[in-house]
Amino acid sequence: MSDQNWISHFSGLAHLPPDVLASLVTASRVVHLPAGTRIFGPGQAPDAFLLLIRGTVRVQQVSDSGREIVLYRVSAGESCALTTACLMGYDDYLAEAISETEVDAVAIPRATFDDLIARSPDFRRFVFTAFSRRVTDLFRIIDEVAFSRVDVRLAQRLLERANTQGHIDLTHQQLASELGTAREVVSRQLNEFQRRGWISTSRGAVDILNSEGLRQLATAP
Amino acid sequence: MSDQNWISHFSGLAHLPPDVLASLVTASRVVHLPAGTRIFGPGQAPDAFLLLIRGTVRVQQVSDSGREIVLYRVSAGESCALTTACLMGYDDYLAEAISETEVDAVAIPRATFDDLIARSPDFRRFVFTAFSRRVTDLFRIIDEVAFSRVDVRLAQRLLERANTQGHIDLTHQQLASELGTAREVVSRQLNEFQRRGWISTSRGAVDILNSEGLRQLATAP
DNA sequence: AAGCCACTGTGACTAGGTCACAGACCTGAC
DNA sequence: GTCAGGTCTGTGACCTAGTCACAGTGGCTT
Repeated sequence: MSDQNWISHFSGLAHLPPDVLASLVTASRVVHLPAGTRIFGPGQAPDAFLLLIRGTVRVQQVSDSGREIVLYRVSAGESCALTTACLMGYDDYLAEAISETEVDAVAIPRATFDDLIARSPDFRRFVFTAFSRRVTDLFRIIDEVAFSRVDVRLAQRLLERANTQGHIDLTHQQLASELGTAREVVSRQLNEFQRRGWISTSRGAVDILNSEGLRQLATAP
Repeated sequence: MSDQNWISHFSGLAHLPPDVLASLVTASRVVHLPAGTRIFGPGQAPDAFLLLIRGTVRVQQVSDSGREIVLYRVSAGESCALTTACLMGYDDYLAEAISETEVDAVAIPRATFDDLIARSPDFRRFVFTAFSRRVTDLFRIIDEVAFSRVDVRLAQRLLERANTQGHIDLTHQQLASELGTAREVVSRQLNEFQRRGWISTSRGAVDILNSEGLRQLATAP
């Protein structure tokens, strides 16, 4: 298969001993997923540990009332460690993972994963690091949702998700999902930002005109 | 030492092979902490994996503005897996752990922990299960903070933290910290509950008079 | 008894979430 | 082209939650 060299995408795996690498490469297979695939969710458990080679995956939570909040994104070179562990270890939870782009990933079967954890300190470090990064993300989200203002968080997200031209291809509803708030709230805040000359809006998109204004709000005390 | 038999407190460790058990017992030591000890926090990293034999530990997050939110509690028979892993793997975060009672714990040095992870599938399962339970807790908290009403969450907490007599020894401020909200909000909600005849309040304490009323609110859609 | 301090109550105001609905824009069918 | 439907956005009214300021109140110490 053309992706035999996927190991090179993962800096954390670069120095594994040859036998460990061999197990990894022979036991795992590369999977391709189109954009918008639901990789797992309440009720669907993956049976393998996933490493992303290409694309990004969004992990989000959906409330009973239909409101959503984005928890974090997994990008190329990272692993879905957290969610895999959840499913390995314990009961049901509410998060779901959706590919945002076309995705290539390496699926390591559970048995191989377990074997590698046992054999390789480096692989363990790789997994635990991925874990703790996600946990840090979750701590940060709790902090933001519980204690931060929406305008500040929205400004942060706009800066975060803008491309190099300051363009953001998201609807108000999608921005609201990023923050776990309501669409109307985002609309009103964007109007305010626009009034201040920081952005311009169009159907399904936002353009940043004055990133300095946003940045100042985003880093406000 | 009198606590040599601490292994019996951890059902997940009951069936470890003798050699693994031996490593555990010889390398780790039992520590005693008074109530109110700050076990770790921003800036203080423990260097060992902790298992609780007796007492409870509260893990909470403190915002810049001084507001707090309780993330979860670790009780006897459980491990501080999550927080340990955070500290092992990755950068700084904001949570802190405080003993709520006098606490006895087993401290497993990092090297021993690493060795056990490598040698024992059962120990791995124990650790991963503890991990995923905490992650599930965090997911639940995000869901509650982002999407649930305060009155519902307060009713849940009151039921959760009441003793068998329906008595709760917490100030309004402490209840607010449990939920990540403000003291005034709790005071007002408690007044409302009292008006409905569900509780009575006194300085530093709440008594449940009608748990059915609370329960109905707590499980509301 | 006086004084202190932690705890609680309350009003006024701001921010954020909900609901209902109107209008604008986009696409595909005809 | 234009018509119909769906999606996206704007807005007012209203409710819940968080903030601020300050006034009581209970309990403990000296």
